Amino acid sequence: MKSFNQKVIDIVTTIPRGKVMTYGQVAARAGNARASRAVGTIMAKNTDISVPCHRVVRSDGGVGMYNGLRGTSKQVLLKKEGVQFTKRGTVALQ
DNA sequence: TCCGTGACTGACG
DNA sequence: GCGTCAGCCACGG
Repeated sequence: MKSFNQKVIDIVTTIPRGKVMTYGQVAARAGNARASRAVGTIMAKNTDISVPCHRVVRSDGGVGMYNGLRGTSKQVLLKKEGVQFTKRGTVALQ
C-alpha cells in the first residue's frame, strides 16, 4: 500500500502537459478530499524534480506558492504548456 | 504518542 | 472583494 505521500506524487506526475489540478482534486484522488493541506505540505517537503508540482494550483485558480516563490515563474511555465489563464491572472480550471 | 508546521479551503464579517 | 478564523490532514522530531 502506497503512503498518502506516494499517491500524491504519483497523481501529480500523471497530470498531462497543459492541464492542471487543484490541491483539493489531488487530495481527493489520493483518498482524502480534505487533505489538501497535507498535499501542500508534502509538495513543499518533496524535492523530486520529476514531479510537475507547478501543475497543482489552488481551488480558486491562484497559483499559490512554488518552492518558496510566489506565482510568477510557475504561472509562466504553465502558460508555456498551454494552460488557459483568465485576464485576472488565475488559472482557468477545467 | 503528542506537538508544531504548512505550497490549502471554505465560511464570516 | 478582502482580511481573518478555524478546521483539516500528513509528516518529522
